[in-house]
Amino acid sequence: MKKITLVDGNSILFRAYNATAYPGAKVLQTSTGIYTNAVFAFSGMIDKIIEISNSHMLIAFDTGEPTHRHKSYDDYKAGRKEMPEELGSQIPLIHELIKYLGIKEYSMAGYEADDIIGTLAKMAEKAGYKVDVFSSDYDLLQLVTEHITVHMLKKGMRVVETYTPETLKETYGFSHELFIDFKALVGDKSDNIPGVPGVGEVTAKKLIAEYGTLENILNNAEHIKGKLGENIRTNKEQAVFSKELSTILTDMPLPFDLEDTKVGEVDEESLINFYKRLELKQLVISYNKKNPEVAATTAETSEFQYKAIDSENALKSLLNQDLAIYFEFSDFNYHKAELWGVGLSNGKINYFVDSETFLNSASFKAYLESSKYKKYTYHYKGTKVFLKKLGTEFNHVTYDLLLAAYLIQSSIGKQDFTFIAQQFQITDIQYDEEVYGKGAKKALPLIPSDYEGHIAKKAYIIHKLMQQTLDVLTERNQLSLLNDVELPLSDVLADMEYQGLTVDLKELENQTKDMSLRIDKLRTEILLLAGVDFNVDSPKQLGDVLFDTLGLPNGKKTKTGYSTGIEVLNNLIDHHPIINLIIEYRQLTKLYSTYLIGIKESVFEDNRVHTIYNQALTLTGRLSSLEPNLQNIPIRTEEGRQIRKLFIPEPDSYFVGADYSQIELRVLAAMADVKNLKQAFEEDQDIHTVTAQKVFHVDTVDSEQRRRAKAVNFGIIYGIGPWSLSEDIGVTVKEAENFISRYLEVYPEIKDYMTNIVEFAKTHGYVETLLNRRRYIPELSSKVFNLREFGKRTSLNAPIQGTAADIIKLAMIDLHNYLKDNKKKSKLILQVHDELIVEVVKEELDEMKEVIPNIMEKAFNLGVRLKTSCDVGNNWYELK
DNA sequence: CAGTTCACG
DNA sequence: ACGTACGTGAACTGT
Repeated sequence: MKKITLVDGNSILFRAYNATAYPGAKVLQTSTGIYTNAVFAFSGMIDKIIEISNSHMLIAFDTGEPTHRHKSYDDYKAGRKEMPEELGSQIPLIHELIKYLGIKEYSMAGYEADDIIGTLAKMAEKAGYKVDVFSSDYDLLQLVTEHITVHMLKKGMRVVETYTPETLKETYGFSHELFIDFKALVGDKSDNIPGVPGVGEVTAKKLIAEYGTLENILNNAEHIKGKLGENIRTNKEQAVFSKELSTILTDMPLPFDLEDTKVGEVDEESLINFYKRLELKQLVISYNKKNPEVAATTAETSEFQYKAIDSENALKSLLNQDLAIYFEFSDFNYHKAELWGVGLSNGKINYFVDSETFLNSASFKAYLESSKYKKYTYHYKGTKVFLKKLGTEFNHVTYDLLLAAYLIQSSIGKQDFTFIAQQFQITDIQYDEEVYGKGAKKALPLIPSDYEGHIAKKAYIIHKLMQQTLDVLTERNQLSLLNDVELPLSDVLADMEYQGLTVDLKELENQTKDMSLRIDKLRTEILLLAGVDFNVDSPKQLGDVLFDTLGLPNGKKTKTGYSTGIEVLNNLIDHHPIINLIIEYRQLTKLYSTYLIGIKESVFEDNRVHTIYNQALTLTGRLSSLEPNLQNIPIRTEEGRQIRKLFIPEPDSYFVGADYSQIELRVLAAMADVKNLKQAFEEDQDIHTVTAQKVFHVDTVDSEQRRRAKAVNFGIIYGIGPWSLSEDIGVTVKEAENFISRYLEVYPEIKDYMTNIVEFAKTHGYVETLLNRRRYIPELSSKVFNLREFGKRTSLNAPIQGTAADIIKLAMIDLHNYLKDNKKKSKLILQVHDELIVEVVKEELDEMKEVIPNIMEKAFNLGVRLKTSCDVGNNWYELK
């Protein structure tokens, strides 16, 4: 028997959108801000429909033009909300997707998708087809017959209700022919179809059970008692009209016939490229998995050629040229990873070198260390650290794809190699996840040919993209950022990471024991006060205990329950003695698990932690630090600050720490050319006091005034609003508004700067630092208010935070060069955004106390004096 | 894997 | 009417 599948495109589209864009959900977007959640969900739903469907298929859409229903009823679908922009922007993409899938779609002005489906369904039924309809609009149930089955999508595709005449009768209690009469009685809120007032599903079922069709009900209206009968009698016309409106057309003119709905070929290449363009990685992977023969032709092996090198002689013979080199590691953390293979490419010929051949090759070692040939990499720093551990220096690297791509578009930071290649229109490469698997299952495939080409290809892509990316950087004046900042910084960071930071294991053990005892005691007290046993670490359980069991007045709620964050707890301190214990418990368990246990797990055999600085991640140009994160070691409370005692210098050495004072405000003063601010900095005054003097018109500033001025000084850098400032300094929103406007009168250039930078960002789509580092701000063109406001704040903040980041990077390079050129034993070991920590040997201490601040202050000619403060200590704790 | 909380500049 | 400051990483719970 012939079969046809008819899909209500609009209905499925809305379902796809709403299933993934409910309030509070993070709506799926590409890195540049294109919404893709509906495409993603629609694709998943259509895939499942295709799986269970037939040779013939059609997806019907509404056009948005008025239909015959609008013409006969002005209020048809009145009150329906406008389609959100986040969905509207995805509709062209949906049509594109359908085209690639080879499925026929149709829409016609003046008709709804329902009518198209109704007409085709009847046409097909007459021609002897079995028809499957997919929708989530119950209207379609009127089409159900012996040959027409309607599938209602409830949640995604996981819940589908299938309606045949039998199941319809079971659910509603009447025969399928009467469904339209049922609709006419009940009406439809979403379409603004009135029905009969006072008649809901239950009453309608009863009426139909007794009288059958609507006409029969109306004819017998006199026999129906009470308010119900009265309602029916007075709304006869409305009921008949509702039936007309609800009735799906089954005889609209269609300019094609059933044979035209035959499913065509999938345009596989376009489809995969479409998924890749929209960064829908999971769809690419699952498509390739389902169609391995497609993956083979569109990806990896088609035209790409490489030679596998497995002998020293073969290897040696090609190390007489400039090469792109790619090292594949088993783990993101290259401090503990093993090498899975090396790819090489000169742009014409590509090679794969297995790790054993590489590790035993003296000629490769010599090649990497020599400055005779240029090397091009992806992730230079990680590779350099790995080689350092093998005792091999990595010299004369003149280009790195990761860094170049990061400078071109900082939002690629969180992505992988394949994604970056795609950003530069290279789509014929597999995801690492496809080649190696992911999570616990990640492993080198048993068959070498399954990964050799992948690794060789990465080297090839480095080579291929080099000129293209350099051209972009040159054109944007960013070449120096690559050559004079990021690449040299990789050398500095590699040394810092390799050097590591010694952990005092004895101190760690003592603090751990101590903390563990205190936590146990606290937990016991908390459970005693609560009177019930529960997991204090669980915000959910804690919320239940505080607000239900103990009946405390509940403040904020989150999506999942009560909020138990520190702000909520602070408000409850006077209500119950348990609160203070919980606050202390939270603090101690944080210190215990993140800093004592967490750091212990990151200590290597050399008793040191070797953090990884992510050099290509943040949107602003800052570094980030992980495994362990050494940029968020506690300092704000004395209790937490004790953690810093864990970190100690080598014997006969000290820590020297120097941090920039107010660097972001100085950058703002310089970039916005703020006269009053600049003057205050030139005169080395306390900036918050000066601000308070000017804002409050006083000579003597009290501590509260200084605190408020400080809050505004900080807030202004983030694009503060009056509401959050009022929260922060504990005044009314009105007063906060007042502070801000007075602040901007004192520093009028800041106001201009704020206006201008947002204007610049709107015009150009990005903002930049003084060193031309860019951050693109796609949010500014969003139609969503909150996103646009966020865009304005980041436009303001990114140049400031980013310029400060650029400056300290320059200082690190200068300091590193000074230490190297003068053959000093002291070593730079830590960077914490505006602070550098150096491990200084005794005999260099006096010199370094001078040199380090000096280099930091001279690193960049800002036009506003850069000031540092400097400390010496026997451990990190002592650097105050 | 998402949500919540909390550590830092 | 909306939601309420920028940039990060890690631990834990619970689905």
